[in-house]
Amino acid sequence: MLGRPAGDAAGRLLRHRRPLRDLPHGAARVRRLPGGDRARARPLPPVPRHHEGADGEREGRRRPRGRARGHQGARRGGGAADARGGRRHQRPLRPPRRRRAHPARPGAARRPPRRPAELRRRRAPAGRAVRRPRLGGRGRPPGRGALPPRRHPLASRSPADRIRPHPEGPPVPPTPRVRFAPAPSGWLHVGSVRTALFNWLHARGNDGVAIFRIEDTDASRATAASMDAMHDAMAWLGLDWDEGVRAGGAYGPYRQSERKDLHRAVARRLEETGVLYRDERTAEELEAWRNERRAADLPPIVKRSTTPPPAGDDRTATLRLQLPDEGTTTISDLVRGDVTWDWAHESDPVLVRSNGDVTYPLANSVDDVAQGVTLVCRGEDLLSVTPRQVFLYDLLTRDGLIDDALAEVGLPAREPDWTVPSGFAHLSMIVGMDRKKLSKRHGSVSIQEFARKGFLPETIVNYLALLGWGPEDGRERLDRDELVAAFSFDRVSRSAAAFDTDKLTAFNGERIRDLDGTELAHRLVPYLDGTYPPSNETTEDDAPDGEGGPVADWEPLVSTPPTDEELAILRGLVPLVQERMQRLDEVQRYAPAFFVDELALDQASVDKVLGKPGAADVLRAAHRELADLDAWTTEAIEGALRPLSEELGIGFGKVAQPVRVAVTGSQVSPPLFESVELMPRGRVLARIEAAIPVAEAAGSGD
RNA sequence: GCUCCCGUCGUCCAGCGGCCUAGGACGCCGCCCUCUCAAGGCGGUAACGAGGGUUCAAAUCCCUUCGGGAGUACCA
Repeated sequence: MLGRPAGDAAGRLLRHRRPLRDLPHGAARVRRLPGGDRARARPLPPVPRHHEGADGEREGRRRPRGRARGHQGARRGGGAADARGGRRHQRPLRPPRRRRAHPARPGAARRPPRRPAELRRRRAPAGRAVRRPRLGGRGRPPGRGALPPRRHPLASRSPADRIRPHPEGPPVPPTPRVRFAPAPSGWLHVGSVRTALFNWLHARGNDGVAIFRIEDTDASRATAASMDAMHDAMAWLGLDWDEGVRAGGAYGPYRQSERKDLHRAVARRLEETGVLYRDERTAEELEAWRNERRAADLPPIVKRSTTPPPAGDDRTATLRLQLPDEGTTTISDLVRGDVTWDWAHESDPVLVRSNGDVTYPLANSVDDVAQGVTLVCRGEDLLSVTPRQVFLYDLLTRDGLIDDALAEVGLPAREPDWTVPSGFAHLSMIVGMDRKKLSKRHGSVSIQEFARKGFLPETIVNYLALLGWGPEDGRERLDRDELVAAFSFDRVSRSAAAFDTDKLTAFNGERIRDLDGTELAHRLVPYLDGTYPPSNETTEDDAPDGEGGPVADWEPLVSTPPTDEELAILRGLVPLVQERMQRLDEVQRYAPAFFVDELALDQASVDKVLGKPGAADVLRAAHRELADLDAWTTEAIEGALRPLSEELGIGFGKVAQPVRVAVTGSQVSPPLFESVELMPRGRVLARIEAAIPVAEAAGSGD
């Protein structure tokens, strides 16, 4: 704990007081000036086709009114914190502003004006600290002691450079730019998809730009296949990206491995400014050193002061970034509030490996700054890496270092109103129902797997949005547009969320029921034509239908593409199955009877139903009645079968079940009369006829 | 170990000092409907981790404690 004294009452009151020189480092307090630069209404990138969205002008947003959840009340944080809160409250309302709408944006015209979520946090009564107060005293000039000698990040420019008033009114903040930056080492799983989704929602809901960057610093791990799979998954989910490997964009390249020149140029410039130092120890030596330190009860924190000075020029060495030795840094996290670290506990990160490659901390920060990212939304596992990134942001933008580097390597220049990422949102982890890390058992397979299992992309998006977030009005079923309109980081939960396949499945069932019949028919085709064959590797956890059973010799039921005749049958089948399906792949259980001639009877059903006394009589009677029918309609069929109950002196259930097994092959099926109607009469009669000896055999067996 | 994060029904979300004998959803249980299975309708079950404090009043604020998670790499 940061200097937490023994918890006596007196100590409590003073607990967070620190000497002024320990105040947060300047780099961490980079923060958009009130009413920063005006965003320019640039045309946004090309439109993906799958959103024939409402085109139209969008209204500008109002100034944020809320204060950050992490805001510290005056009672603890001292005057500086209070001043900051006050500033937020005093921001002027901005008049509506016209700008070009993103044509691809769904619901653009309908959405009410919103304030940018970077600046929006849970509202709190004035004067009350909503979150546990952290170290106070923010907002004063940067401390000394740490090197290099530094100025305030904005000090080298005149205020006029930073605040450019709108000719017709108050300034507006820059366009939000968010990025989803996965490593391409595998396929997308639900955790990364949720991160992507939240980024996307924030961009779409705030007139922002969504960037999809591949973070393949270690290029060997990026396969074309996995990159393709990720893009396909995004397309399937309906998350379109304005800039990225596939979408293109003005600030590429969007594969990190293609930006190596930039990273190296930046590293060289950083080295020239003296903020980097050589560490000649090998990984083994470092490991040994750490063990020593631990043994001596000293923290294994790498600092320049504890690093042996470079011996020879020829030795290979890593380049580390010298972080401050003391003081603290605080970031404002949109979901976590203010988080403070003590520099004394932060190891100097390696920015350049001994082989000359740059590391993630450098590449990530450089690209975020170079691409004008305004909000970094990512997994909680990256929270602890934030201080050094924030520190780097300052260095990168000081005296135009990054701009010079970009120019040097011929990459697109940054926009004049770009500063550095000013907001963070660290999303909690998604865990399994057992609170353990998500694994295959929990359904944490690739997102494509969910498609195969019959989940609708809309369901995934809806459910994932609700994992760790909920709209103010408590709605649970929201479509993409509604999510965009309602989403904001200030309602994102801080605690880990468990992935509940049951709830996802229930959501999916509801959505299936909502689908238009023709639409559903088309969506079912992939489960019938062999695109998504039935799965038989069902685990205990995620196999809702225990009776489905493995399907070894499954064969496609329709051709690719389906014939008109097949489509007609499917279209007729849809109303019968729509309200009893939770997942699209369940159609595979119902469909065979309607598509094949040779029907294999389910043995359990035969035993249980056809084996009952009188079953054969029922079948004979049913055959007789159906054969005599004039019209082959549901009503006629019902009129033929229902009276059998009275004729034979048994309940109708006893009549229906044998016929059901004979005609559909199973004791579980869509409604009987409708099912019979959907099949040709000849086939129905033949099946009943064929079942009679089976029933006789089963009935005499015991 | 150290640093940081988190802690309301089994699960997700609500709750922002009195509207909380804690609300909604999924699950589960029961009933209704019913030709099977579903769907649908109705009802029920079930939580503020613990202990102190502040307050007329605490799930909400403070402290401690316990529990969980992440990080602690020349991975990202």
